Order: sequence, then C-alpha cells, then structure tokens
Amino acid sequence: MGDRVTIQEVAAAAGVSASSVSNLLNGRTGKMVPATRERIERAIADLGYRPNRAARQLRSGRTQTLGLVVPSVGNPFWGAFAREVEVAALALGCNVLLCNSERDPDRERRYVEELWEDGIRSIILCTSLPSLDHVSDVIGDGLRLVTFDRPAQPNDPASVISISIDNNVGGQIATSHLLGLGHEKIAFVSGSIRSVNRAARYRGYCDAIEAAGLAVADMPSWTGFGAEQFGDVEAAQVGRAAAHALLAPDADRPTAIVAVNDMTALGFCRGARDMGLVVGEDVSVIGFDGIILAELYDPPLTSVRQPIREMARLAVGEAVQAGVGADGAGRSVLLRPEIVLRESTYPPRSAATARVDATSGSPR
Amino acid sequence: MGDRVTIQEVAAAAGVSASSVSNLLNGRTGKMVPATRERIERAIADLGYRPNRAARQLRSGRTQTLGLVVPSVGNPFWGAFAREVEVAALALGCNVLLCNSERDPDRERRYVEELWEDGIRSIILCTSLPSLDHVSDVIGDGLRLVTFDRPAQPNDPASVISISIDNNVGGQIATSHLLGLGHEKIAFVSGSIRSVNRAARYRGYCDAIEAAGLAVADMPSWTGFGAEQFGDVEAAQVGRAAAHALLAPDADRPTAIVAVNDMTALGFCRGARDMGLVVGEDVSVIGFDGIILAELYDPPLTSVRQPIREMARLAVGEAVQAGVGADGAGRSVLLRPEIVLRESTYPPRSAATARVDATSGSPR
DNA sequence: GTGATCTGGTGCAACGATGCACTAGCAACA
DNA sequence: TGTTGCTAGTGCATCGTTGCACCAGATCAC
Repeated sequence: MGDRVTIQEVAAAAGVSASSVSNLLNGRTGKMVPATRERIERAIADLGYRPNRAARQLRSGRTQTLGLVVPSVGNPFWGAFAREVEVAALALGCNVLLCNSERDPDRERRYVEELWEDGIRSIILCTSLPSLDHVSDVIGDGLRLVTFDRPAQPNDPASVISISIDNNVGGQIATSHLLGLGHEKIAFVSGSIRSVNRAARYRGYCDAIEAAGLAVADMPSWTGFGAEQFGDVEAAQVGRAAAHALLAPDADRPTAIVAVNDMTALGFCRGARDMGLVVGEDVSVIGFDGIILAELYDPPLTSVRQPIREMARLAVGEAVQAGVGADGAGRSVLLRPEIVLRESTYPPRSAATARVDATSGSPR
Repeated sequence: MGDRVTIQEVAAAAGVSASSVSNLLNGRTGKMVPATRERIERAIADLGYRPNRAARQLRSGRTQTLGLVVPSVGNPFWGAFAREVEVAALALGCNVLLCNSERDPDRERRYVEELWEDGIRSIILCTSLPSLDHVSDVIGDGLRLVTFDRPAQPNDPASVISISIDNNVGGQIATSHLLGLGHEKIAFVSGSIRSVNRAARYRGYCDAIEAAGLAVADMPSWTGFGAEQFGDVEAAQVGRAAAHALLAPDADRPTAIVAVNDMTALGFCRGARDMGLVVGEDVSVIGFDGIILAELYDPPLTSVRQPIREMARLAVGEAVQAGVGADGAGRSVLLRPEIVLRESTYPPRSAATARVDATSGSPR
C-alpha cells in the first residue's frame, strides 16, 4: 500500500504508452481499438491502480473535490444537509471539502477563494445573502457555483445555479395553517431578516395574513435582534428571547407564532416553558426546515419541511456534471416545501374547535 | 487571481533561487543570512504568493489536510464536534476533509485508506470499535492516527493517540445521581453495546448500581436491539422503542433511565410521551454528551457533558503537531465528564423528597 | 601560498499525470 | 511506385515544489 502503482507501470503491464492509459482514463477513447482498451482496463484492475490526485491536479488544474460551504454543521439542519451532500457526491466519485462560514460574508469569500486556489472548481455555497458580489471575482474566473437556500437574484452572474425551496410559499403555507385553525394574532419570529430566504418567508407570512383580511401591522411583533446578524447556533437563543418578550404578561400576546426555522421554534418553545405556558395549548408554534429534532420534541413540532435529500442530490448533480446547457445561463430550481402537521399547532383556546388531526406522531 | 504567483517569480523578485524560497518555506533557515530571509519574506508578501498545494503534495507526498472521520454529521453531537475540529485546525493552518462512516467498520477502513492514498497523513478517527485491526495496515505505513471517543485498548498500535472522556466514570456519575435521588429501578438504555465507549458507560452504570448494594440483574432491562449495529441517526428511534417496551403497563417499569447518549435520551422522552407519561415526574431521564438540544428540550434534559471544544483542540493538536515524544509510544488522554443538572431528573414519585436544584435552566 | 574547512546558497532531477503535436503503419488511389 | 489520407497510438515538455548534491567564495592553519 505504501508504494503506489503509477500510470507508467500500468502502461508497461498493458504494453502501451502512458499516454494511452491517460487517454482511456480521461475518456478520449474515440480512436482506441477495443482490444487495447481491454488490455489497459485489465492492467488497471490487476495492479489496483488509482490515479494520483495531486499529480492530476497539478498537471490539469482540475480536481475531483467538491467544496461545500455551510453556515455551520453545528446546526442539525446543515449537519443533515452536509451528510446528504456527501452521500450524493460519493456516488459520483467526488470527495467533499466542508467549510463552516458562520454566515459571515467575509468567511464565505475567504473560503470560496481558498477552495478556488486549491484547484476546486465546483462549490455548493449555502448562503442567503442578497448579493454574490463578494465571490463574483472567482465566478468570473470560471467557478461553477451552486447556491443553496437562496433563489436566484436579478443581479446574479449568469453561470450561477440556485437551488432552494420556495420560501415565500413556505411562509404562506405555515401562516395559512395557523389562520385556518382560527388564530388571529400570529407573530413571525426570526433573528435578522436580511437574508433573502428569511425575507421570503416573512413575505409569505405577510401575504397570508393580508389575504385573510388582517393587517400585518396589527400582529404582535418582536424586533429585539432586528439589527444583528446571527449564527445558527444562536437561533435557539433568539427564539427563547422572543418568547420571553412576546409572551410577557403585559404584552400583546400572540396565540400562535411562525418561526423562521426549527431551531428558533425549539428555542421559542423553551422560552414559552420558561413563561409557564404550554405549547400547543397556550400558544401554537410552527417551525421551518423539518429537522429530526422537531419530531422528537415535546410536543412534536409542526414544521414546513424542506426535502433535504432531494435538494442535496440536485445540488451535487449541478455542481459536478459539466455544464450541459450551451447557453451558460444560470438556472434557479425552486422546490415546493410541504407542511408536516404535528402537535404544536392547535386552534386558539378561545376557539371551541375540535382538535386537528396530526399526520404523524402519536396522540398524547 | 486566475494566474497564481509561483515560487520562481518570488525567487526572481527576491534575487535568489527557488531553492532558497523553498528552504525558507520549509523552515530550513539554519544557514540563511537574515538579510536574505527578509528579502524573500518581503517578496512573498508583495506578490501575495501562496504555495500550490498540489505541487507540494506531489513532490513531497505530504499535505496540510487533516482527515476527520465521524459517525455522522447528521447527529448533532458529531456536527458540533466537527465544527470545533474545523475551528481548531484552521487556527493551525490546516484544512479538514470530513467523512461520515455511519459507524460501519468497512466504511471506516475505506475512508482511512483513501485519505492515506490522497497523501493525508493525519486522521482523527471517531470510532468506538474495540480493535483497530481494520486500519492497522495504514498505521503501519506511518499514519498519524488520533482516535476519539475511544480510550486506548491493550492491543492498539503503539503510535495511536486516544482522546476520550472517562466513560466509566460518566456512567457512574449519571447512575449515582439517580440513586441519590432515591431511584431503585434504573434501566440502562442503549442500542448495541459492542462499542468500547458504550460498554464503558454501561460498566459505570453497573458499578454504581452495585456500589449502592443493588443488583444489576434486578434492574429492568431492554435488549430489543441488542444484536444490531445502529447508526447515530437511529439513536432516537432506539430510545423511543425502548420507552415503548420498558414503560408498557404490564412491564416492570423503571422509575429512571440512563441513556447511552442524548439522542437516545430524547427518543426515550418522546416514547414516554407516547405512553402518556411525563418525563421528570413519572420517569426520570439522564442523557450523555451534553448537546445543545438537551438544554432546549421540554423538560430540559439532565446530561453528562463531554467537553467538546477542549477535546477537539486536543485531538487536532495531536494530529497536526509532529510527534514530539521520541519514544513513539501511544498515549491515551482521558478527560473527566461532568454532570449538568436540569429538569428531567427528580426523585421517584413514591419518595416524598424535595425537588433538586437545577444548575441551569429556569424553573417551571 | 596551499590545502582544509566552513558558510551561504544554487542546480537540477525528480514527483505522476496530461494532452498537444506528431508519426508509424497501412490502405486506397492515380 | 509514389502520393495522399486515415487510423491508432506515442513522445515529450510541462505543471510548481522539493531537497539532495554540489559549489563559489571566504577564512583559517601551517
């Protein structure tokens, strides 16, 4: 194992030149007679040859490694996503180099540049920044960039491919669900809303509120962290702090809240508990993302689920496969989120309505 | 950015040969006059030179990348650990290549070999297998291996460094806590116990039970998944299934359980809820690991915490720094876990004892 | 003044794969 | 028989760094 087989040895064993082996390896088989091809393939198998990645990259400038920049694998949603990306990439013969940006634009830029300089030409960037200016240099140099969790924006470079759920629709679904249960005081709970996906979720919330003939201005709101940027690890703290403020005895209490993601929702639930309230009875909570923990929570959390596995496959596919479209124009893939009904959402106390069926989870 | 500066250009700018630049870069400054050194350093800075990793690796066979093999970043504990490892590695100028083994020995071996073949010479392997036979070939070739979550075993190769908490003590602490609250029917809940850390936790549990004058054989137990291997993703399912079995109306119900990790504990809590029981009142639950979700849960989960950040730093330090000890003998670093008291553990119902103070979390 | 020793640095051949430019060999055609 | 055209495959320079082996020049001892 220490001494690796080189392309030369394979060539010698097959009775051809190294060039031919290289040609086969790189799919230049146009003018290769089947017999030769078989001899080479046999030699590769017999000797257990594996190309040296460093040499390949040095010579060609290319690499089989895929860069993945997520906000933080410490967050269960991104952890789960990273895992699915790895599975998908492995199936295509790629390694994954994982980086945590902590949602810091500067770290995003540094990582993307560093990956580029290491010869990595495909990156899945999980960002929600409105602009891609901070990485446009590298895109201009030819980086194949797939953004995740962020639909294409008008000013995006043409080559960028975007994969995301339709967050606007997600926000509407969540809010309509609560409206349908009879809630009329629904707050939207989020940390900073400057990212496009959060803004879209919020817009969806507003749209649904207004479509129901209510006014967003009348809804209880909480802006304690409005001006700040928050890492995902702090999402739970944000939710908890929001609960403390919104559910205070002297506050204009909402009967239900839409949380920008599950971690924030879980934090809110914890905060509600701090205030002596019972989630699902005193206040309904709906999350976003559909992480496993939502299912485990007490009460199990209703959530707008993102199809993580499917999205990971799509992202990897776009990042790895050579650009097929000759136009080179960027594409935006918008998947539709779906609501998973559990037990954190019920009709408000005042409404004497029957309990809603949950699609999953067991009855109390 | 596209055209990178090479060592030749730096050499030309500094008026020296490429060899001298290389010498400086690689710390062979023994016989270099300060003035020369400064000229080179200035040229490097002026031109913004960054060594080409592929060329370096091709030539030297070395790389600055650190391999990290975890069971699954989908599990919040490993996600959090991976994140801390990345932070620590970055501080030392290393990249991290992350792999998920799903606790499959074969995948562990394949990943370790592949990383080795890619020129990676330092790997942090998070495994709990009793034997390292499956990777001993690569260790023999000179791999610097740091195992995590698994104390050194008698048959380990001498060069392996092990970092872990003292799981036996952890098991004892958890169990003693419950015994101290007055519980006398305490079950240990785990998936397959074949891994050394799980076995150690279980032994700690047994030790504490017996030290209290009770018999392990008298404790309720559950072996539904005894023969199977379980990935971390399924940990919660295991806990839930255990709850369904152990808390069945006709069962010899425990009044408290020690879960092998937090995800299993959370699953158990969910299962208890399925059975109509209230955790912290009808049954006490203590977890292991100290993930953030434990703090968020309702009720907040008492847990035996692992000092993740410190352990990650240690692991990276050992993996990256050249072996200092001339003896080359493996070392085992055992950290002491600490219990974090929250609200999932109370005296059993029968015992008319006062409630225990929680060290964190807010009162109900 | 000659050889030995030391200092500070350089020359150059690798590492393993790539892919362009080239050609040996052969058939077809005039 | 000479020329052309084509097929199947090869030669070789090259990517950017490394580090051993070597060397020019200065200093020293006798």
